[in-house]
Amino acid sequence: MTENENVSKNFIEQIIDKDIEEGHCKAVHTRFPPEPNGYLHIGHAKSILLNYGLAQKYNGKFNLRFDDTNPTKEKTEFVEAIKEDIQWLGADWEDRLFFASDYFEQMYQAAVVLIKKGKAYVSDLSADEIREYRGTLTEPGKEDPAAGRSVEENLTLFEDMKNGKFADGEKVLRARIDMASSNINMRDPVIYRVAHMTHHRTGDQWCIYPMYDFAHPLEDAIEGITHSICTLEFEDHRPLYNWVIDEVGSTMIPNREEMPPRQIEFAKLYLTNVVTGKRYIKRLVEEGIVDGWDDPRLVSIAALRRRGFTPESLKLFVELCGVSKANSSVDYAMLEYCIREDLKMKRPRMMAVLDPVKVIIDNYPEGQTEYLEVVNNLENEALGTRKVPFTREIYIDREDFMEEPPKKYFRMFPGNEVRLMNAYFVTCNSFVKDESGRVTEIHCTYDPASKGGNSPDGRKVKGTIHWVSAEHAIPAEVRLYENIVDEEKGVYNEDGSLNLNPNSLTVLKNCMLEENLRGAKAYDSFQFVRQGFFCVDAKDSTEDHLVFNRIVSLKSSFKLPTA
RNA sequence: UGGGCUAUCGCCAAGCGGUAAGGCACUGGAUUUUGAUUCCAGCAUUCGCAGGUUCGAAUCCUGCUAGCCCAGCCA
Repeated sequence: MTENENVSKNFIEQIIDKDIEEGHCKAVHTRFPPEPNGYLHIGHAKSILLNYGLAQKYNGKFNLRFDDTNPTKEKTEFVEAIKEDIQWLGADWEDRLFFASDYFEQMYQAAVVLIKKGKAYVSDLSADEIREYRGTLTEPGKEDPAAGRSVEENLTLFEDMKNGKFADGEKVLRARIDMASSNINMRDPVIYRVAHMTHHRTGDQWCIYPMYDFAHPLEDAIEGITHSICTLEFEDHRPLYNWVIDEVGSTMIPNREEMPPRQIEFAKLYLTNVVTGKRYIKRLVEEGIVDGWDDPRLVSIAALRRRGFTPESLKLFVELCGVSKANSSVDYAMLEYCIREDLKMKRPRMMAVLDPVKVIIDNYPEGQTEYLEVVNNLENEALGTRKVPFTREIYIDREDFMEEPPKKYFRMFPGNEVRLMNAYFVTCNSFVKDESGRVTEIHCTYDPASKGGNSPDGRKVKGTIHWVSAEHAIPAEVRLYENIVDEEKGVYNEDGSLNLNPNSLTVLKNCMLEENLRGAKAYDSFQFVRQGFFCVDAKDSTEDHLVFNRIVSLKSSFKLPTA
């Protein structure tokens, strides 16, 4: 805890410090409790890393617990996907993988205890009636006609519920708290409902299921969670959480030494220019606008992984964002910064031409190939060197040549000398255009004395451009991404649909890569010099047809005057 | 308009009565075989607003204002 003394603690850490100081808590124990009803996204990453990070910082424990109390929404498919994402993020639950459904019997017993204490009753009201009886934000609720049932009758009825004697919706178990509470959550909340539904883990063993508000505090109590961290919308549920803990939580673990779990709420992470709403994403998938929940333009954990983000970059991001109770939306540029920051020293810097135009070096011997020794990462020697073939015919990027350059353009143009990175100085002499005026061929001469990229006479050139040998280059597809929506232009149309950025995906099919990229495997990532960081697409790339995703471009202060 | 929460730079975010940390973004300028990186410099006389307490307030008090959440047998 001494490594980051200059970094101030967030409010949760301050609460934990206090709990420790005051002797309420000896060992920190956190958990991440997803419901397996969908895929995890970057917001979950914040929660996972927060909970796991806290456990690490305080030398405590971290549990993964699936909050699977509603079989109508949950699937095993999601529990597997979620586990994979959490593992990938590096949050280690060790041997503490739990399911709320493992505690159904204990929860049932807790409900029985509640009934015996006169703190719960079986209600005959329909869902609609319960809503009516609940009152409104400004008016108190009315007593449930069944609120006065005897303990014996409640016990029998609840058992009947459990034994399948009632249809869905026919009966519920309600906690008896206060129908006049200003907090609607305390107006005799439903804590058990009937659902004749096959649960993905317990099958048909149960036909009654506990509600979140009843189940969650019990789950935390059973597992010995000390700090139960959730998001802001649960603030109003905290009194109920504490009520459950007070009434029956201690019965879960009678000899428990730790303090009862404390619920702490923090603000969700929102990112600018991204789409996170399940409904919207579902539609994008259905309409084929994105190619699944892991489309690299999305921010599900799977999508970020496929795009080429690393766990380290997301961890950095979450740390930089901080934790507070203020609703906020973090600039996407911060995420971009984090992935560049993580990759810049770790990845080799390769040459790749995305929009090739041929350059012929007229005074270079035909048929000759020189293998030039190239440093993989000038800032990290540990990454070693590689050999890059140089030949008379090469490709450069189309935007690195201009027939009539504007001021301050110092790439290739007629009469200008530039450096081919790691190779030679070349001077452009002429070029060829087709009928449409498109440049098809550029002719240069090279200075043999400048091998390696420096001239012995000390001559300087302003421009350095990347290239690949035409003979040795390997073709590839490269996909460039932009944000799928633009907040400046408005995320939603008048009809409520998404105002999509038409340029969110650009597919480049004729890219030429240096041959050292051959054999790159799924998720391998590289810097393509002067362009950005790119990652082998795990879904579509094959040995014969390499497909790269641009993770993020390099920053650039160069802007071509708008034509 | 019942209850709960939040308001500090374009975006995050410290600050906890002693006179506004840091990061991202942005703007210079130096170095550079990536117009990248790195480096150096700049970037809130002011903390949602208005009063008050105090020698002293972003921090305490009062009153406003704005935003978010809550009336699932979802989590």
